[in-house]
Amino acid sequence: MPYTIHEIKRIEKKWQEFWRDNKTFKAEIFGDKPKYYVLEMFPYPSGKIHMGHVRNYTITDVVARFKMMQGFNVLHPMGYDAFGQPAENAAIKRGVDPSSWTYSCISDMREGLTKMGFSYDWDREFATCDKEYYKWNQWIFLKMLERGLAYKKSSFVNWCPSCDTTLANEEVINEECWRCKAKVEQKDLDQWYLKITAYSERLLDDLKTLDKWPSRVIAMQSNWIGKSFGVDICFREKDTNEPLTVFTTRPDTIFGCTYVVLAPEHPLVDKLIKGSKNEQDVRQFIDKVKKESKTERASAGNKKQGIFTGRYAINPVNNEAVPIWLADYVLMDYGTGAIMAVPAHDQRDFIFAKEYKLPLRIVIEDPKRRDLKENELEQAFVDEGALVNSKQFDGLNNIKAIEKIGSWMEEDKIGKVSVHWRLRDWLISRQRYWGTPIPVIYCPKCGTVPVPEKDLPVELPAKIRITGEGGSPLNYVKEFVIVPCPECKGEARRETDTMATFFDSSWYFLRYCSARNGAQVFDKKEAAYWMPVDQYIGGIEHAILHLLYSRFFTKFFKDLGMIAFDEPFTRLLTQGMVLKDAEVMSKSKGNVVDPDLIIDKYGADSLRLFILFAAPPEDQLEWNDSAIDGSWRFLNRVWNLVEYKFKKEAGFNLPSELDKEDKEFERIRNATIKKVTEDLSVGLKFNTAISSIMIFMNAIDKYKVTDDDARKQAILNLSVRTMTLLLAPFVPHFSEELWQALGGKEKTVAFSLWPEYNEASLAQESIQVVVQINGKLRAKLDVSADISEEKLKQFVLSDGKVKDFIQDKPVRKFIYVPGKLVNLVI
RNA sequence: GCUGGAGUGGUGAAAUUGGUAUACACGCCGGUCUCAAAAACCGGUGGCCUAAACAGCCGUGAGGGUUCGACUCCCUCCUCCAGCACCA
Repeated sequence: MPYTIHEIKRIEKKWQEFWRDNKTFKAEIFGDKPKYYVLEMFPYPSGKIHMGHVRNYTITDVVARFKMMQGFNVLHPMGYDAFGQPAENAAIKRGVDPSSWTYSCISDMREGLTKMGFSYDWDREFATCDKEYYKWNQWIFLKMLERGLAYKKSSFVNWCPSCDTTLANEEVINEECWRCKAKVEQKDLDQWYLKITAYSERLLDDLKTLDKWPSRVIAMQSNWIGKSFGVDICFREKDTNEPLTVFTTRPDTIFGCTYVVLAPEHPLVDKLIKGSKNEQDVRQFIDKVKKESKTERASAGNKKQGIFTGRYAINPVNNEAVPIWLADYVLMDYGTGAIMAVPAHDQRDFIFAKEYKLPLRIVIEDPKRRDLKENELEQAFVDEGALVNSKQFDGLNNIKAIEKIGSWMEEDKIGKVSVHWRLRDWLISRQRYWGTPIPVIYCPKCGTVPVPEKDLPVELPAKIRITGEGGSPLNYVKEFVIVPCPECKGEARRETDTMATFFDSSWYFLRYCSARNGAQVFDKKEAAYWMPVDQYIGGIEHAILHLLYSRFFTKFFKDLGMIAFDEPFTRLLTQGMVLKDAEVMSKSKGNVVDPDLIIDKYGADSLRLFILFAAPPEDQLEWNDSAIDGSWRFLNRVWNLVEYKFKKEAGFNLPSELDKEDKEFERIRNATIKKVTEDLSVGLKFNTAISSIMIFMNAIDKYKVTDDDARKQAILNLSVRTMTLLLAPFVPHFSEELWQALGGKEKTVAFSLWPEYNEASLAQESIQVVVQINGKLRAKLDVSADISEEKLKQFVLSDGKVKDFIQDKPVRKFIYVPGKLVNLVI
């Protein structure tokens, strides 16, 4: 049969149906095989799959199929992260029901995934908007509530005016909404939070155990959690003796403190200014700052605003009275909301002090400019140096002084060594319809009452009006809102906020282990067998959000005693973006390449091969319309090879006698197996694995077999079979078809054994030794592989070309790298 | 500013971790086949230098260093990408 797109389409369809009908990739617990759980980040079903999905899932599929062939019991599931705003926006725009819109998108996605030939266990498929799934979201929430890890509080929250809902800190990117890019505002609201900060220490510490995660993801999470060591220092207000605690990571500069600054929202402010002569001005200032959004406050950049409260604080180390100021550059939600200002050694304090003409005091000497005076400073001195003006600590190196002064303060009870975190609790309330209802009821008598477990799930009411205005649409569904209190049976109101969708995706990998279990969130035994995920693959955009939340949930489940491990994902690969014309593919830029059209022209296997071959998986991938022709051509050549050169009758047995050419050919076969196996095992280097198969292909092409030479034909056949097996994870439909043509014993190539190589066959009889003279390449000599160093030296020195270079100069050194090169130093 | 990463042919990228720089592919050039084109196949392809081969010289962002030998290690600098950012 000729290699045509028509033929390819027929083959791909045939095998997709075969895999589906035979449940080829159904995963079950087996005792006799090691397990391997490979997982991609499940998609948001917004329509058809795009190139980013194709890349992500192709990479994952190769790992899954490779592990299957290696004899692992592989779990490779797929599902949909199906709650979220696009469904609701579609409802507002087109009047469709979010549920039917979502399920119709899911069916499009499923079709796209099937066409790529991915090896999923479809029996475990679910969508997070299935009530069988979100029931367990509610169950988890109730468990957290029980343990005080879910709580409601009123505070300023990130508010997206365009999505008309709140956002978690992690969802705010550059002060913009991560989804719609609208400027985020601050709003004072009563909202549900998850106490992820209770896990700060473990989330940070356990990063150390994730040695198979990309270093940048570790760094990003570590920065995000943001642990700072320092000292809480207790100042006191001069007249009232009211304590005023500041946090600093630089206790070494305490003697340089010339004023103290509170955040305008600081709870002490009211007391401080009451009755003072500038009370009115200060109140005006606070109002002004409060009205500003975080964005405006930050966009001021270096320009800092502040006001003097009229009060003074006593610095406990020297009993000096320093003025207490308020300033917009001090944030209430970090540290203690109050700082000691050391303008000589902190650039922000320096700018502020210059602006408001506050005094400076140098307490660390610049080693290069010892005689520097305060009024000569052009910027804060922030480098290392010896302490001055610091009483008994004078002369001490400031880095060493950090610890010394900290413990001295602790002894004298004027400060306390402390740790502060950047991580905040996770705001999960969303004022939207298409999400998991938060399972609590507000009763005028009993207060906040959790929905009893037996009443779960709290179902989302169907067929409701969504306008996008006036807050959560659920507020207007009377049957949903007005309910009897579970405790006193009196009339009560149901919570109408839904959960952030990142809640749904924080534990879906556990649900796959027992996706059809109706009685439990997941089956402990199944989870113990499959988890943790051995290889997780997805986009870098989830480096903080999803991966941090999932780690938090996993630790929570461990604390519940449901699992025994601390981390959900052993190995993580973050695949690069797919670009076109040096830009990320996106609808708005109009540079998307539709996978469907490519499949239609080249077939799924060519697409898979191109995507894997064009770049390492972590790197960005530049789409190239003509490079995919190369993938097509390569498969075409393999196809023709089987069509014209392979002769089934000759079998696959390696003859006992091999001539020189045969041995070299066998060496390439074994070397290719070794290279592909290593590339797939160690670093997921698909591009170099494929290139080595191409080299192998070129060698097979050159290997001459005459029609009557059954011996050589068997050697060739063996190589063709090896190549088919090596190709199977990359181009599964194509390989299944070849495998049939080759008369493969097993039903499918997917569960055939991965080929093994013979170390002895890798040895070469003769090798090429490179001769360098003074490090420069001068000659290449063929010698037998087992030549002794002494013999080689004689051989090299007798070579005519080498002689010409050496002439009569003495050879000072003879360096020999066995099997590779010699270097003569003359 | 801090953190993480990257700079190699016309292009995507290799390089056994200190040992032949540019594998494999795309593109381009030439050829075979064809009335012609496409497809397919074969050959060439870092730069300079001679008509060409040989030989030679240069060449992995820049400059220095270590070494018999550096894309790889060290120092200084430049550029780009990503994340965080008034976090005290």
